[in-house]
Amino acid sequence: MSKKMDPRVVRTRHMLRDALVELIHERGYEKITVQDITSRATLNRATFYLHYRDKLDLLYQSSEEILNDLTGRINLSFDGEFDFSSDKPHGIFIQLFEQISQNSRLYKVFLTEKNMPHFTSSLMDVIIDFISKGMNNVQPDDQMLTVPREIAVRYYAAAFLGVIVWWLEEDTPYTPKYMATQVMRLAVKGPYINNPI
Amino acid sequence: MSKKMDPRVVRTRHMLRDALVELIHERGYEKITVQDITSRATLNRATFYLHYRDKLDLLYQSSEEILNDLTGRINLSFDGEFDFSSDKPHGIFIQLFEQISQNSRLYKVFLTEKNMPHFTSSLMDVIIDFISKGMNNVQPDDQMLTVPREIAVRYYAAAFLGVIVWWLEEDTPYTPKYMATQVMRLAVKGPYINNPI
DNA sequence: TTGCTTTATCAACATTGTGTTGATAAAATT
DNA sequence: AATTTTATCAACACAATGTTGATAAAGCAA
Repeated sequence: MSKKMDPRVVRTRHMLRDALVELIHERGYEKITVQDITSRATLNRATFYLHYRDKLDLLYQSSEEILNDLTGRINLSFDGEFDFSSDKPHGIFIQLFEQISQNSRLYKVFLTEKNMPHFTSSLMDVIIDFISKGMNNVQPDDQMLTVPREIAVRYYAAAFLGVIVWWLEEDTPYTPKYMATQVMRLAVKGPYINNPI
Repeated sequence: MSKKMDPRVVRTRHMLRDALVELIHERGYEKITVQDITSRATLNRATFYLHYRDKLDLLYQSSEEILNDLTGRINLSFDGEFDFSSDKPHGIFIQLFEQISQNSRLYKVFLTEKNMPHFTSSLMDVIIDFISKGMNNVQPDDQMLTVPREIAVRYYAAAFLGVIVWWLEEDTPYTPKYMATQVMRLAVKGPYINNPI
């Protein structure tokens, strides 16, 4: 897919994406113009319009690329098994934190800068998807759930995403494996030792 | 505070805020201009600049007003007690869903429309605050937590917010009290009946 | 009510950014 | 080496911005 692309196109889009990320970090998405992006990328403004309709289009396409990459890698490390009985986090959880860690600059900007909502909800969709698969795997019977399935899925997906955002805001102070273990523990055991449930 | 305001000012700001909410719903925040907002509000464009610096300023001030209102009401219904041993949701949880339900149009637009990130993170701060207080109340000893406190706080705050967003996206299919019960149950008991923890 | 103050309206203006075009140069592909 | 594709550049009409000064209308205080 990306192999049959003209190298100039690849280069140009990379430069535009990088410029976008930098500028959002510096000024916030609202305060950036197409002019700013192209001059930061040392490209002509007309070149921008050869690739993207407008600023929002660049943002969306960049989000899509990075998230397609993530889902691809998550699916690779999903062996169809979910084991929630131990403290050991599932490979998917580790993979999730691992991938984000490796692109932390982009993820941090897209997830934590003010007025960057689209990316957050797209990543949420990715997480909802694998949480949903995981729950179906562990307990396919709706009768055995304490709350409606869709609410539980949202609950855990949002919890995970929230921890990811915190982790990025703090500039990834813990390893991906450690983080995966923490969210696993909260989901399985809750926050308190000797939980009186 | 709002009592000593000129009624024309109150009226104008209300109209601008309402127009903003409507237009975001129709076209998305990105696609709106100050022109659009004032003509929808049947006001002169110059009047807009009498009150707000730009589109973003209107958004931020509107967010702040609605969230100040929310925190005020939450604090009123906080009696200093937290009881997580039963299924009965705490008054704060109910109050949270109740308030959002009563302003569901604005909350839905501000929380679920693409590219509306600021409001989401502000509401997150509100929720983080009371979750944090609640956890300190139940278990002030860090040694008795399964994970670092700040991670747990983020985890539960994000989980709650995620459920709220889902609930708004689905046009509030359940009552506030029902919703408060569900998130309470997930936090305390987890998703599965006969949880083998 | 009257007089004073504040707010909203309106038209006009310079400025900035947008999105497009047609011609030219440079790079990649075959 | 010939052909196709991409990037550059200058120029364009258009739309939106943010500000101004004058006028009218609404609110307030006595």
